[in-house]
Amino acid sequence: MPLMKNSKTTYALLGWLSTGPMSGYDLKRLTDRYIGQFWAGSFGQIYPLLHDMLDVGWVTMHEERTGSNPAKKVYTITETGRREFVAWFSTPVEPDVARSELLLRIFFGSFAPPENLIECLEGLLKDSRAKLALYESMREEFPKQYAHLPNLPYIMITLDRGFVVHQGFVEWAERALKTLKNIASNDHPQ
Amino acid sequence: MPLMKNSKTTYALLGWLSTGPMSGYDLKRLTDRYIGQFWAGSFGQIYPLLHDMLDVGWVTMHEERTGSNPAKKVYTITETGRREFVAWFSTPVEPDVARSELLLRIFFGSFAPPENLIECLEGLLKDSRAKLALYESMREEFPKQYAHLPNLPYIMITLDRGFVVHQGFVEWAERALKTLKNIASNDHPQ
DNA sequence: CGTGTCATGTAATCAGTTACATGATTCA
DNA sequence: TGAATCATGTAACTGATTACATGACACG
Repeated sequence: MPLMKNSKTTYALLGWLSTGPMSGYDLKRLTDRYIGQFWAGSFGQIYPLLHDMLDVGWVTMHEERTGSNPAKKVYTITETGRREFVAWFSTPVEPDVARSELLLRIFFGSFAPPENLIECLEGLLKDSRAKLALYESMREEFPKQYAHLPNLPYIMITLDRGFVVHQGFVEWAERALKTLKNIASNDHPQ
Repeated sequence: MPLMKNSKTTYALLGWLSTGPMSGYDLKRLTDRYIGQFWAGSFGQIYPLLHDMLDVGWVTMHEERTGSNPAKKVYTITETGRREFVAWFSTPVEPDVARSELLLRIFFGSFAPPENLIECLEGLLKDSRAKLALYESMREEFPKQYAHLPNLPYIMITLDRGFVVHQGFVEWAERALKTLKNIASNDHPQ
């Protein structure tokens, strides 16, 4: 029996397929839309992974010809696939590896004009504030809009994470900007 | 003139070399120790990058034979290197791409026993609490210990980021655990 | 005498993105 | 008519990690 590649994106796909059969195109759309904030998946990754999962027996496939071309290929999770998916939850989690060009710049910030960092930070702060507002409104709307979903509590936890992440960023960026603006005004007195 | 590879790690190296000449080994040690929380650099990446930077004229190199073998290769940043480094600060920042296996599991958490997620979260919460305490103590100690450093304010901003990140994680994880434990107790009444 | 640190490097591998190719359908 | 969306796929590339090879020196 062939082995699966070591990509966690496999489990994102199995997760979606646990909710019902769908195509690679559908999987890409759902991934971008609902888990894009913490998980990415390109077509160049999804299509080959689906082929591998088929080889390994975690999914089955049937074509749906709706007159259009190419035929839509609909994937269905198998019992083996379900078992593999559930087994994943009891393996060790990979801790999030954060790579931050912003922090890299700030750490070595004394070698460049502070204005550059201020501009960077203000841009990101604006974005983060917008996302914070978005998460806030989703936290309010989702319980009403998706009250029927049995997995709503799980979705709410991931939304709450987005909220806290951006809240923390905004809080920090405001403090950082204060420091940097102070440095900048001392660099150019008057 | 040959072109440099498109790796931001180059700028981490230029940053360190802006503080004085040093070897690839030194660069690796400093990177791991002081910016490892937000930037990684392996030997397999650092040594080739140093060769490229030499080809391109951003650094010069001289060997230091201290009797030991292999000879220590000490790299010095050039004027061109300094200019390139400073220019980097006025290019657009790449936003941090977060990939979180933890959030992926939680999003699809309804398909697995909640106990698995609880165990995961409790482990990560413990780690994060420890790091939070570490950042708290560094925030207190650094201003005393490194008062003479001209770039102390910049370092403090990066420390503050570590503090806020883990503070946010702890806050969120505690709320998430409450929800999950609630689900778990409803799954197995009595 | 063996483990750990200092010190440099290369080759293989890997996950993932980007760019490209194809072509039907839908809608302004 | 031409852009946007639906739909599948492959090849090339890239940034990065891992594993390996080599060897001296210091410390207990």
